[in-house]
Amino acid sequence: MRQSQLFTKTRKDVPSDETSKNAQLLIRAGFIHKEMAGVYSYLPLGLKVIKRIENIIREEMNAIGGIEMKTSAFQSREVWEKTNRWDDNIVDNWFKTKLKSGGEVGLSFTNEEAYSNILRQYISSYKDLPIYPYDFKEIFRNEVRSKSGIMRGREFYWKALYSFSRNESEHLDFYNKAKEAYKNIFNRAGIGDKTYITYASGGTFSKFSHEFQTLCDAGEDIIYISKEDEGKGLKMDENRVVVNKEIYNEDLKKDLGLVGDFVERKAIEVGNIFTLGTKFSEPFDLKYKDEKGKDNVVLMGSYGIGLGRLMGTIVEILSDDKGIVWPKEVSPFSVHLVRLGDKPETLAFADKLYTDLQNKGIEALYDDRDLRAGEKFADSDLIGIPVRFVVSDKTIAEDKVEVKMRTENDSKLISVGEALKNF
RNA sequence: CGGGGUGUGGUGUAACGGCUAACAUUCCUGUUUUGGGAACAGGCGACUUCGAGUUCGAAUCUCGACACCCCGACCA
Repeated sequence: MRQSQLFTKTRKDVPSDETSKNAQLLIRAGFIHKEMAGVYSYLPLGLKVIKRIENIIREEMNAIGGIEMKTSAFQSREVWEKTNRWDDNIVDNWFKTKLKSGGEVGLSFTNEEAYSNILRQYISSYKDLPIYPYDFKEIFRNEVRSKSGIMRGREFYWKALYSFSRNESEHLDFYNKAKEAYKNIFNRAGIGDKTYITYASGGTFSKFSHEFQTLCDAGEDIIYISKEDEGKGLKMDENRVVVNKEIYNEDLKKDLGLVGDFVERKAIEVGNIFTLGTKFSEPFDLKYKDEKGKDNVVLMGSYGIGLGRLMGTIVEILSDDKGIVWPKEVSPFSVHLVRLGDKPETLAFADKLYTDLQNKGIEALYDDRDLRAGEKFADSDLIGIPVRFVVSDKTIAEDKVEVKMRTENDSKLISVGEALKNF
């Protein structure tokens, strides 16, 4: 994309009503626009990032048998009454409205009921299972207090996958696969070394659920981690344990055989996987007949990731004093091509390089604006694309391009052919 | 929902109860510049969140509403 056509502009000043680092940087760099507290629009650059995160998740979900679908943003009263979750006394932060024809609808709040209700129509035999449908959708929560920029909003975009299994071992098998898939996702999103699989409360059907917690002071969660495991992230030995404060106590430590010093750390819950058991399949009468014709209740699991929160987390932990630093796989563009000077030869060289990149399928943001170098570099650093190519009168004199990584201070002058080997 | 704080051009700030609400930035025009947010000159842009009240006079004081931020509670 030519930057001259990108209508968003960067800002030097941080908006006075944002204190969180993620929102400040994302607004300054032109990725998001604040509509109201906890509600943000995604501008072209921001949408690019969301799409790339979405795609990583999609690939990893599909790799373990996930099937993508899309449930409606409207949720019906009847369906949620089956689990007694429609009642405002049970769930008090649901956006609901009346239909002209009478009756009520809710804006999508969560998806367990929707999936259970739909799948009831299609699950009847053991041959129909297991299945792993998922979707990406907007979720609306009437939070009393949203905060931390895009990390905890009234509207957020998430992925939810639900597993429908025949028995415990089948469920566990998938659960573990999902855990691995989640590791891949957070590694690819560039936050693997600060993310820990954390034991949290599990509900009725399982002692624990697993949360993916990323160490960050902007987080809302407190986790307990052994000193020797700090710094290991997702490479941590699976036999060792990190625990959410909500269940951490001496009895639990004894139960799990946790010894040594555990330290308290703030963290952001970037994902969770949860065994639901029959909590939803029972009220929805979600059963299948086994080989002997006997009815069995389906076992469910849920697997969620908030995409906006993940994006915010990446900004929180990877940015520096100059701006955002996107990991390769979630960056809005693969390369930031910056042209300096407007001599016809320079212009032609840069235009050609841009076309070459496009032809090779390398997504580039081409800064073709007639601005001074300092301003362009400042923008480039703020936007945070991992690789920067500079084409100027100087570089073309040697028939070369200057390449600099966002995370490094030094640049090198190399041939175009050499530069393209970065991809 | 409890507690605290803040609302002034697009953005960031200033202004004792008193003249045409100031400065910076953004934006527009022009000249000179051109490898780390350039310099100079000129210009556009705000009935100071909204509504009442006090006062000769309100951005400024009082009350209310709304919005936003922070702490806490809550968070499938």
